[in-house]
Amino acid sequence: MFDLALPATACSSLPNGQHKIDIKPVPMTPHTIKVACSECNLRELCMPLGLTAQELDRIEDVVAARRKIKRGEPLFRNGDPFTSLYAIRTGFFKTSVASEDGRDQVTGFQMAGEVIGLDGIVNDRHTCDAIALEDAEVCVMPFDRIEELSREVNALQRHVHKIMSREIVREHGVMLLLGSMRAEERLAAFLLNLVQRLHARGFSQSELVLRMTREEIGSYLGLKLETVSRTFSKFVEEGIVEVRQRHVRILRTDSLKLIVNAQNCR
Amino acid sequence: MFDLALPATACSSLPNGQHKIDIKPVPMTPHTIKVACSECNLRELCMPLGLTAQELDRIEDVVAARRKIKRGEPLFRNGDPFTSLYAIRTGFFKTSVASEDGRDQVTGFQMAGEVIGLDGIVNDRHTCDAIALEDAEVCVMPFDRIEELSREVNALQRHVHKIMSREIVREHGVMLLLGSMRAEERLAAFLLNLVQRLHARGFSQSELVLRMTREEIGSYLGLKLETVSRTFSKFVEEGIVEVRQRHVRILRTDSLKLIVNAQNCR
DNA sequence: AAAACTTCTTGATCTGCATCAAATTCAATA
DNA sequence: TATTGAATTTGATGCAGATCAAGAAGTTTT
Repeated sequence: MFDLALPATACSSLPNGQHKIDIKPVPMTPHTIKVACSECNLRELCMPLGLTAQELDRIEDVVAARRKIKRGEPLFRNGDPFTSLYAIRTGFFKTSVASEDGRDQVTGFQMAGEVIGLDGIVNDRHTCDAIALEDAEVCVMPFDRIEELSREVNALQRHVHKIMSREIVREHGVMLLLGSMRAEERLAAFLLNLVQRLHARGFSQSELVLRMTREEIGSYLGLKLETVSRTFSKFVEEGIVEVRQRHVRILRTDSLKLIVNAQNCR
Repeated sequence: MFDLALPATACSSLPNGQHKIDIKPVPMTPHTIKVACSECNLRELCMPLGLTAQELDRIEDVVAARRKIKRGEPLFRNGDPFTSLYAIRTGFFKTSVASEDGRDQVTGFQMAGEVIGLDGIVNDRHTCDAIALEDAEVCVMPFDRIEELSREVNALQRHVHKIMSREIVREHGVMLLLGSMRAEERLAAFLLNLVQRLHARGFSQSELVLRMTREEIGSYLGLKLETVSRTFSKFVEEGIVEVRQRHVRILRTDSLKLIVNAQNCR
């Protein structure tokens, strides 16, 4: 359902195991580097496939700069003027929206190869916060330039449309989760979705490190942090997963899938 | 939050009051009619503003045909091949997604001037059902043609991007609602959103006719139909609304707004 | 107009998750 | 390494909304 439809070969150069974080705070002057998407191992994730060499060459122009964001820092905030989309190179983000009365809701977790910032297009301002959950680096892609180029390179135009549509479909899935699933089902679906996406990036199918707190998971899943914790504990008791803090090892993927598709009550 | 940012003058030719339904089942051969967006009173809703006459002329080509859908019938279904986006001319739709185990979740209600079908772009298949809640008519806009034209008419390109981004932002709002609001807040937000959109189309600010059942409202809001009914009754007791079946008159808009922004507990 | 069906309302009861609270573990910083 | 604060776990209790049930009102069909 959340499928990225990514060839298994992509990013095979990434380590199969733990996330490797590039912590070096190398200062970097924007606009000085010439990026090379063609040499980026995330190419298959954030660029259209099947481009001619010259198309790829042109498309590299959409990346104006790279930017590093420290853990806890925002990539952008609600109200910020919208200028660019961002392709995540390394690191992990959460996005969240807030209501007038201070409540907030995590709307997603984004990882390498995913594009962030689409919310800003409608009103030329961002309507959510994007916060780095670990030190991160993004490719800054000014939207003007994306629009300009996608008028000329059909594959890019199509790609942009698909990315936006994919986000809409993803959110449909979240609505289904929030609207009709029980706590166990939500957490099971969450874990399955995370490992599936990590696996597509060359990581383990069964092991993962959560980059977010129980509270952030809870916000995303419409649950309180205590419920998230209790549900984890329950999965552990049942031998479905091993949990040591943020390290999770999935022992029985099939059980998780069963939990999601069981329509337990409701 | 759900603002359409629509000039109040739009659709001023529409009756200020009840929905008028065009029930005439006039059979119509696609491809034979030449549509005239320039004469459509929904133009400000589904077309970009500030076009030159010739641009408008070109853009009319995106509408290949019109299609009528009877109440209860699908415009498209999960799994259907994706070919087109649809601009609603008249009538009212719901969209819903289903999980493998038969649960389903209403993801939105769409009315005249809104565009439907964006979910299909990613996988060239629709991933949700769009069902007419009353007899309806849509403009069929083949997506190939949209892409082609939006390469040439910048305003159209921008418009398409905004429509998709708006849908993403709307869904963020629904996630906030589903993830963090209590039943009363959800229903209040729902009613406010509906009248606001209807008002933008020239209808009353305080009166509306619900085109969907309590069950459909409940599905959308993540509640059971009984809870929806009870919450309506509570609003009636408190003098906030009058309800006669599907006819709703809002007596105290401010109270509804207060309910939404009160962060009652949680 | 009656029959059959759908939708809606209301009551009684149950339960899953929230809330409140306290202890424990982990991570950051001095 | 010690200290401080944040994150997590676990227990006890309460409540919002689900579930079950039955009747009323509305709509469609015959």
